Amino acid sequence: MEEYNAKEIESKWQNFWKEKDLHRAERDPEKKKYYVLEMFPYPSGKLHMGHMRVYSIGDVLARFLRMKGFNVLHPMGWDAFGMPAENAAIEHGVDPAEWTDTNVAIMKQQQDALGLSYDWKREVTTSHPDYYRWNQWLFLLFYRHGLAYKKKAPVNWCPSCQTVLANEQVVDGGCWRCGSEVSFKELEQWFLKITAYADRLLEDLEFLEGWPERVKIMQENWIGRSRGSDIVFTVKETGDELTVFTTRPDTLFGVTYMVLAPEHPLVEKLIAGKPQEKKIRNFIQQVRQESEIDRTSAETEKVGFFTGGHAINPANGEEVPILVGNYVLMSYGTGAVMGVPAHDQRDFLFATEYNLPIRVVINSPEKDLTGEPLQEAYEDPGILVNSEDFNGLSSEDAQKKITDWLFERGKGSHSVRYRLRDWLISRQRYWGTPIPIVYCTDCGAVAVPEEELPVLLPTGLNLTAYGQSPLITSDDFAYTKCPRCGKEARRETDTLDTFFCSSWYYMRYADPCQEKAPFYKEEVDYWLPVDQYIGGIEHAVLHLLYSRFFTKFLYDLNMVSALEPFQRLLAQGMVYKDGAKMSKSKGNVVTPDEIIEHYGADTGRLFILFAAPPEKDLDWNEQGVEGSYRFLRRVWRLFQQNRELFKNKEQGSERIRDQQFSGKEKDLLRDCHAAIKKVTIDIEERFNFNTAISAIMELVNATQVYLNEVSEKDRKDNRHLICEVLEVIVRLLAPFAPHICEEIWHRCGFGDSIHRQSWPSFDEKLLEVEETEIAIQINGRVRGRVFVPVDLSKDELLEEARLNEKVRPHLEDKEVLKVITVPGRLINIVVR
RNA sequence: GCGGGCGUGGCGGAAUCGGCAGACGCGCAGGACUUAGGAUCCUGUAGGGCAACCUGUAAGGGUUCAAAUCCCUUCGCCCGCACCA
Repeated sequence: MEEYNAKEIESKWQNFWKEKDLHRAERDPEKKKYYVLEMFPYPSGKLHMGHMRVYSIGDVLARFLRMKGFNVLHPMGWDAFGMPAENAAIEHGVDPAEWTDTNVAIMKQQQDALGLSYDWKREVTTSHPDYYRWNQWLFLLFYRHGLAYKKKAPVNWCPSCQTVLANEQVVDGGCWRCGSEVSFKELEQWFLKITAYADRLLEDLEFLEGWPERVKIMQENWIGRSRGSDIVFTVKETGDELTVFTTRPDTLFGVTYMVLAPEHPLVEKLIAGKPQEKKIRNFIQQVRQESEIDRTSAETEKVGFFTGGHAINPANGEEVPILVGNYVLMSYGTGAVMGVPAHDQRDFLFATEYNLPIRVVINSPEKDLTGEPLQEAYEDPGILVNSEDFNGLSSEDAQKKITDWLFERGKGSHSVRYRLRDWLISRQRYWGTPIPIVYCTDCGAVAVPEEELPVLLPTGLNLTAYGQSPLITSDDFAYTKCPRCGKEARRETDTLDTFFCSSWYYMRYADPCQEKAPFYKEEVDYWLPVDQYIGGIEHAVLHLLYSRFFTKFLYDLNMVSALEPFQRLLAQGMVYKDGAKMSKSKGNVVTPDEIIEHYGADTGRLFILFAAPPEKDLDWNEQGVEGSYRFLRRVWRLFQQNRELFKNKEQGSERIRDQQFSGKEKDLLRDCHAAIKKVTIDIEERFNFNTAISAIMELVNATQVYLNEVSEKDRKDNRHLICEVLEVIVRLLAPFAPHICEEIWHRCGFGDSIHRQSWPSFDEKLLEVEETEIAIQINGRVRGRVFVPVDLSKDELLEEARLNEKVRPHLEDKEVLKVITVPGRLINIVVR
């Protein structure tokens, strides 16, 4: 018998699919579409197990849905701008474009070797001018709508990457890419006004039913909306207004001091000429030098200094001291807070430390707080006291009434604040999209006209310059004419954050070759939203938030009808080995290449899907891979041994479902339909590929057992049934192990491609059984089992139970109190 | 501190709506075939006990005829947020 030769089979069918252009997706309004997308990779040149996992998941879905009759879009492309290419250029003098394209070619070949069913005609590479020109076009669209702007601000600076980072890209105080500690720099930078969409980004999360809860919560936390009031105090000494944001306006009468952020503009004015001026300046200097992580850590000791100034409380006219403190952040709220030590634990500790007065203004309904000194702040809502006209109100009522009262006097308003900051999108790097802006001494910042796009990234630069954009060194690039007045002008030399590229690439797939626009609406409206998106959890508040923002912006401009880009999201788990993340330093790396070489792509795919459900972490286990390989060889032999049954048989030619079977044949047909049902539901509804595969294994086992048990004659007589079951097996397995199934399909004498066959359907009627095993419980413990007809009544079942010899001793001399039956499963007899 | 998730054999994992815990696979043990086996096939495999039976889903308690599943307490691990006013 011919052995299973994965290598030979796999390359053979990969070529076949390519020749037949089998995975091509065309817009067809008559057909129901399904868009399956895996996050596109950075072309590092090396495919790792994480890639293999995410692509295997996507490919199973794509192949399954095609068999289900959907018009499936399953594209792939390259997030090709970014630092590694530039670093390779700096270190080895290679051209970043060439380096990138070479890597793309290598990775594409590796993906093809996995048998992934991509429509390569829709391939997108973000570093190519035909893509990034539309980045520039979109940037200008944001710019024209006032959503892209430049401002000087303290920004996150990664000393190792030598560029600025957006807030989302700072993780635990370090750079998301390299982990280096991030510092602050005061720089003029480009921002996208994502905060203008904060409310919608937050509120529309509720529509994302197919998203994991934790990702939604992460975005919710990141946006960090809080409702409260802005309250205007007056600085006694200067007459300046000092606005604070608070979520507890009901505690306004309890304010005993104010604290400003060290960067607050009023600080300078207040301390000028005061004896403590020098001391405070030193303090501010010191705070500014601290890294963000130290600065915002809850463990950092709270330090404050009296500025010498006082603020007048608009509610009661009281004067309270104004301090400057290290724990107040200029970037949140107004950079100033009111101190209410009686009702905020942090303020309480601070006030105790600095001997500031503590005044109770909210009384607990349970316990009077106005007598004894407080041991800790009372933060819960309560009833107002010491608050003049507002005494007796509940916290909730007071919040509204006090703010309304302030509003009438021009001293406050209801307000909403966000933790979310605008997205910093400029980068001081070469390998990215040039920002299409020109600076003219007369006209200022001028947008490059649309017809002049793309602003091409210059080539042949000597990439050694650090700390500023290498584009500055290119005179040809940097010096230009003003598009408006024609005078000498300079180009913007920063490039766009690569997250800009990935915020809309899924729309470009819908219309990848379009030269007149990023995409045409009818194309993008047919395919979007992405029905199933698959990728790593690390993008929970990066790529996934930015993409939602882009989609909403383009929706507002009527460029796309989808309100949300990704209908369902699957965050796949990581691949571990020996309990640790695969890494070179640990020496526990297994590459897809090795697995393909040794076992074949089908084995690798099957194992990676079988070893764990997709959203859980997976432990790579060589023996587990062996098991998957063994299974495929068993399937191979099953078909080889029964090949002659398919002679002169056309697929599906015999209508075996109308035939009556009994005994073993009936059981086999039932097992077959049960497997179809389970595999279908597991893929379609539960995304539990591991249990889907185990169901296929069970069917293979049952078929083998049947074939072993029956005679040669029975086998011949039931040829059509056996063929039907075998056909079902190969169809069910096809999305998981596409090559071996294609080979088997053709060896059985069928034409076309297994992947163009329809997914088998199941017949509920065939799943019915006449007899089933029922567990007999006495007081909830299983004491025996009986085979009984399924339609047995409760009384008959009880009678069966009484007759059962294993059960009988447990019923002797007992009074039956209650009998519960679960049809088809069990009977529970409660006795005393 | 706040929020979310998880904890099941030697291992990966099943148990989908509160209804027979351990599907499927790995590993292990025994057997068959074989010159050979790291191929293949068959049998067994939660723990204890000769058995009847008992125990068992992180620990403890509760609800229920019935709990891995629901509720409470505790422990452990993972993730997110965290001086956000």
